[in-house]
Amino acid sequence: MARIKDVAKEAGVAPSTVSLVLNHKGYVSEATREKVEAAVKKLNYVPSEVARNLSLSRTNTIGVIVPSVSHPFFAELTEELEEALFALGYKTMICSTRRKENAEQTFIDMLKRKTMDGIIMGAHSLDVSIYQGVRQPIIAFDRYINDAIPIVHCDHEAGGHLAASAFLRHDCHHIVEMVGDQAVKSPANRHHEVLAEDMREQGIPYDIFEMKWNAFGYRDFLEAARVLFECYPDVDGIIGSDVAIAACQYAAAEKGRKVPDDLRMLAYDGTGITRIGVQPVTAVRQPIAELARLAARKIVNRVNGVRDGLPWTAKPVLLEGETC
Amino acid sequence: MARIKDVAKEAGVAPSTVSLVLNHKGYVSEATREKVEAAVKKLNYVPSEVARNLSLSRTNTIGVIVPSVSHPFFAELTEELEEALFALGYKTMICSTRRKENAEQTFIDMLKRKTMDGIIMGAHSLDVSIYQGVRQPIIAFDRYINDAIPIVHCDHEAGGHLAASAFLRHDCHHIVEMVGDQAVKSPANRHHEVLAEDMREQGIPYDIFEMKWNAFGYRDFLEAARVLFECYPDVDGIIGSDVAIAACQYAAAEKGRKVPDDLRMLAYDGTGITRIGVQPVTAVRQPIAELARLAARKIVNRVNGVRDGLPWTAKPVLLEGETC
DNA sequence: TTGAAAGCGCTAACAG
DNA sequence: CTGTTAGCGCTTTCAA
Repeated sequence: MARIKDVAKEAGVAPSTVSLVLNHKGYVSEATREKVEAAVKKLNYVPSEVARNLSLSRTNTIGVIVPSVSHPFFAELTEELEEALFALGYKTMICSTRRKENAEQTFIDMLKRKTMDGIIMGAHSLDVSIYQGVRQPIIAFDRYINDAIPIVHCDHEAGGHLAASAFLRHDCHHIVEMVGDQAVKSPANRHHEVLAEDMREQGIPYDIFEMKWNAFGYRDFLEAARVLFECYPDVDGIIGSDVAIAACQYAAAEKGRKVPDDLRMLAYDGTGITRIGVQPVTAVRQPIAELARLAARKIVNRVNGVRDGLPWTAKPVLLEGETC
Repeated sequence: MARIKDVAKEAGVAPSTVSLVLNHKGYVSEATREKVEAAVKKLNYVPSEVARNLSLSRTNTIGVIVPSVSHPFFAELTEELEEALFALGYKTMICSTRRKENAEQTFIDMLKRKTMDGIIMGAHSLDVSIYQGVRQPIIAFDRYINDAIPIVHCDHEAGGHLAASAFLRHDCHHIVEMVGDQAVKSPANRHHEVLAEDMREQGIPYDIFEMKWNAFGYRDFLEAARVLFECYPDVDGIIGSDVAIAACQYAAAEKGRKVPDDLRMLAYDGTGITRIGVQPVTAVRQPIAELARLAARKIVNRVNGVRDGLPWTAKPVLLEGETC
């Protein structure tokens, strides 16, 4: 494999000159530039990224940590982050944590080892001590980790009001919300509070149905949905994540409940899966792409020591469907 | 940031000794080991992965190229690959190509720059010349790229028979298959042939409905599904990818077609989305996890110059649902 | 069992 | 405008 030194020899110049040409830096005469380019072509030279990284002490790589890549929400998020980072000249390293032991730990260690220039954290680590001694920037996605780590997130206050308004267009008498483990600190929790308040103001009963930690597979929700219908036989409005609502649709059909006449449902997230069913789901859609672009630009700016005035949040929208 | 030299100084030994301790190599006396470990702890030393990579000329990173991370099939694939690679001590770099210009090119270039030790290629590049001069191993996933690149793939022959057998359990009179662009060379095309043959043998009319290249979003399929029902009013059996079938379910409902009595549907892939609808879809499931593990082990073996006797294919299974 | 020294391949400061 | 030189931080012979 040709190295920069070989190219230099071939072109009859110094390695540093080759470096200048390759990186379009400084002033190089047209003549030498051409000699170098010819040599590069002749030797089929491709610079080593690793050597470059060592020299510059930066890798142009950002780590993206999510609980699960295949979960619809995180799949979309990962895709958008990767695209946004790519557009900024960065590579994306991924790590899914749900089915691994100590994956956050391992990944943060990699960060410390300077494998990556920074991290976007979309998983909900419970142990906060692992962040000790990390010098590279970290940005959280819709997760509170500690006071030092800023969060990019949907405006869940608006999300809560949006959800409330969707229900209030109809004549609902009992709303139940399926929520994840409340021990996970996230700005998302705000939308429950807002929805609860809005319902209280209207005098509409509102209940919370809490899931166990890390239970967010379809099976978990289906089981929960069945229990939900037992616990609250008179429920006529359900809100939950996309997957939760998908499960509720199934459980409702089992129960013979008619949606939307007899029972209204609202998904919170609004990923693709709410669009593709036989009965598209009305949803509060998080602006995933926009948030991803924000997170990407912010982490890159931090890596480069640039302060930006970019917002930390973006507004959700109501996606009309046939369930509410 | 402490370097190995600082640790050496602190421990009163040479850098090379520290290296030995850190990598559990060679013989080091218990006494020095302890001194070194103490120094590491005291200085909060974390070795630089980049320097290590340069020295060893390997990055322990594998690139995964897919058309789209958020597409259900590739989302599952990406997740399984990442997990399998992680288990083998490798990091995963991702690149989605669908919404980018020349993304394959760019990514293969990164491979040449030794950013990654190898690549698992799940996208269907049309231009084959970009692979010129790549020295690192590449393994394709269900895609024919060129004769030098081996392919890990589902046993689509078995898949075709499985699909046929599913239809043959019932009394179908006209099967239509929705397929992607046939210009993309993939082992997957085999299942169409097999299904077609099996149908011909039984004297059952069978038609192909071909999609445009890179049209595999839900909207594309929905549009196509509507056209399909116009073109083949008497169709009573449809097979296609998971997303295609989801679209067909919707279009069928629009048409007032009753599934499964009046119309049978079979999804080919069997990802999570076939499980979560109100009417779970009968599907030929590709063994994605198993294939991912195979691909991961194979690429890692190749990186290490190890020949293995692992199979290149795995068998699909029939996933029962309510549509066929 | 440990240390000295020579890389790995590139960049950047500084002369000239 | 170009070359010299000194790193970036770790690994690995090869001696001792």
